[in-house]
Amino acid sequence: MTLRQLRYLLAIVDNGLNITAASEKLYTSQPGVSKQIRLLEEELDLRLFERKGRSLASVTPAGEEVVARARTVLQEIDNIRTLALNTRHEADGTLAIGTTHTQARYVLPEVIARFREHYPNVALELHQGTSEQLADMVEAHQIDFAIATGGQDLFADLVMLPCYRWDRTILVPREHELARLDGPLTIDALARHPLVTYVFSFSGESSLKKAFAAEGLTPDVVFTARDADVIKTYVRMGMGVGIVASMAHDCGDDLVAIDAEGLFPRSTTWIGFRRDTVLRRYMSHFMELFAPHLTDALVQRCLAAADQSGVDAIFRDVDLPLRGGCGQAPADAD
Amino acid sequence: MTLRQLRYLLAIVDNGLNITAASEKLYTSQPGVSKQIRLLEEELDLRLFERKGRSLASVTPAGEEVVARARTVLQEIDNIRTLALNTRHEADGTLAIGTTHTQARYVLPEVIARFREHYPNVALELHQGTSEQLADMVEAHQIDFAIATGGQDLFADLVMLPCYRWDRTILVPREHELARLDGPLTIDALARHPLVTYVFSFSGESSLKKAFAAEGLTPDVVFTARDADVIKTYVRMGMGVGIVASMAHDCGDDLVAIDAEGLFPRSTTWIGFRRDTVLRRYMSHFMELFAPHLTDALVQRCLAAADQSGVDAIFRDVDLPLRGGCGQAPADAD
DNA sequence: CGCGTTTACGTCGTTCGTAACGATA
DNA sequence: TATCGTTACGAACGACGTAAACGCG
Repeated sequence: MTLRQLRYLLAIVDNGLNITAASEKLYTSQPGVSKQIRLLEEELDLRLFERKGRSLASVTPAGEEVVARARTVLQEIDNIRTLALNTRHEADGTLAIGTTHTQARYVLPEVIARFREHYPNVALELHQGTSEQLADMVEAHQIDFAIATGGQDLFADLVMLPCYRWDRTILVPREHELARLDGPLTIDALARHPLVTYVFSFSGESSLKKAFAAEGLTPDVVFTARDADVIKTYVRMGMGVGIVASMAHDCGDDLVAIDAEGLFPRSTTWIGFRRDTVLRRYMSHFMELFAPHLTDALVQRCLAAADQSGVDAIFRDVDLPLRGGCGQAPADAD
Repeated sequence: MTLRQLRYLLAIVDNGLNITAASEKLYTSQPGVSKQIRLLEEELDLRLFERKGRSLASVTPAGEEVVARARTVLQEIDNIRTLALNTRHEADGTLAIGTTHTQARYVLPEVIARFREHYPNVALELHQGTSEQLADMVEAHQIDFAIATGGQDLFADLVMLPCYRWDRTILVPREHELARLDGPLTIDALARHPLVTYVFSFSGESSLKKAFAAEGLTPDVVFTARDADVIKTYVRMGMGVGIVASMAHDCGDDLVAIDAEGLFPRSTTWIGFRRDTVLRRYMSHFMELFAPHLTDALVQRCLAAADQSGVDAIFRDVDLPLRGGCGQAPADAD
């Protein structure tokens, strides 16, 4: 049994049981791949694939188990390589971050600018997607980090570290009646206007609806979008009152922002990564730049935890920063 | 990086950093081992060993991390091999059991006899030792199972499955005054006699002493041994009253047995094995022969648990059998 | 001078890529 | 006939073992 054989095995499985496609991804010849698989099957004396004629039809049940073990083997081999790079303080590589629009547009720019000062030779990839897509991307090793809000249940196999909390902000055009409001904004007042807000891909939306329902109200959501910039555009058009994450409020906006703190439950943004992965040094550092309380030592403690409940326990008495709009740096919540 | 390199690395570490010794264990030449290590260090661009002149002085901190990862890699490779053997229903191999004298002498013979009927081609190795020694032996892969009572804390990295519970039995010579006892035996009565019992290597002894202390008594232990047969010999000599595990009472004995149920806290015997190991089919079967409630499905559930607390939860509502003496099969506790 | 490691070198097995062949849709 | 996998074969590479040199106690 060789690492090469296991690598070939996974490549075949990950390329739809097509040996030719696998061999191309592996930058090697197709007969070589075939032969190594045959050798592996002979050594184990075990059929890994069901064959239909000459081509591979499916992975046998036993094969699935071998595949699973092979994945952890190759992951550990990768980890050894990463360990070596870390101790050498190697400062180049790639950082692939997957996140949502709000983070990418309003929160990350400043973090990434500081990151680049430290690591000019690390190539950055920014991927966007919904929580579900991010979960898949981490699983498929396409991204190193997922940064998202809510939907912790989607990321069952990841370490999820809370980064900061945030409230929602109400956006209205300057001439809107809510812009001239004297007292604090109430949820009843909001319910009397058409609303423009996010299509939440997870439990977020219902938490907003729940806040209305708790008062016996039904919000009049006339328009939803995934993207705060799109929402703002429609608010400017007078289509309704915008409800966006506070981070998405830019002081340069021509819209009037009304703090909605207290009206809706506070949200928490998480950063997540595969538990079984050794992080490159610059990855840990990125996390600390993004959320200063995530020191290297703390991250190590979280990785040592057996599962997410252990991680949650560590953060039980950590005060998370609260993040507002206008490019404001995180401030203390209390 | 090759599996061979990792295997050589571990062999060197496990042979006191002596490359020559390692190469002999590996049935290969010493220069070959040296070269592979050098290649590994070059590929990772990382010093794995501190050198003192030509020979290896110690493992570098980074090297320790690599060693740890390499161990899990080779463990998984082994697991793949085991998986293959299991699906082929291969019925030969080795079963190495580590246990204490009482199990080996009074409980296991019958289990092993039945096991041999099923698996005549599995070589059996029976190792004996204290709980501490057994823990080390499992860790060093010298035994597959440890069967022991108490001392769960010693086996931190193992899956520990409870097998049965047992009480203690009091043994006295036929002519002893306690042999003519009418009513139930009390702890006061015991305290009035010199006692002969086990040297418990773990918390067991104190639990016995505690039972006396709870009544404000101090037991007069005149002789201790690790071995029920030795204890019986000294009881026959009239040296004192014997307190042994119920399993150790043989109906053929010329001693009178008095049930001590209720006098002392009940003990539980466990079977433990490394969590990260795939069990050969005959190993699971052995467990079921030893403790019939440990079905394959249950063992699988326990392996899926993240840690021992998860395993304990599974057994919270499992009724363990109670085991008495005279080669008696386990009977229900209630 | 013995012990253990490294260097040097010839042999052998393995992997690789190319090319030809076979089966399937 | 196009696609995909297997078989065949020569070239290159890499691991192994032996032998000899080197350092250290």
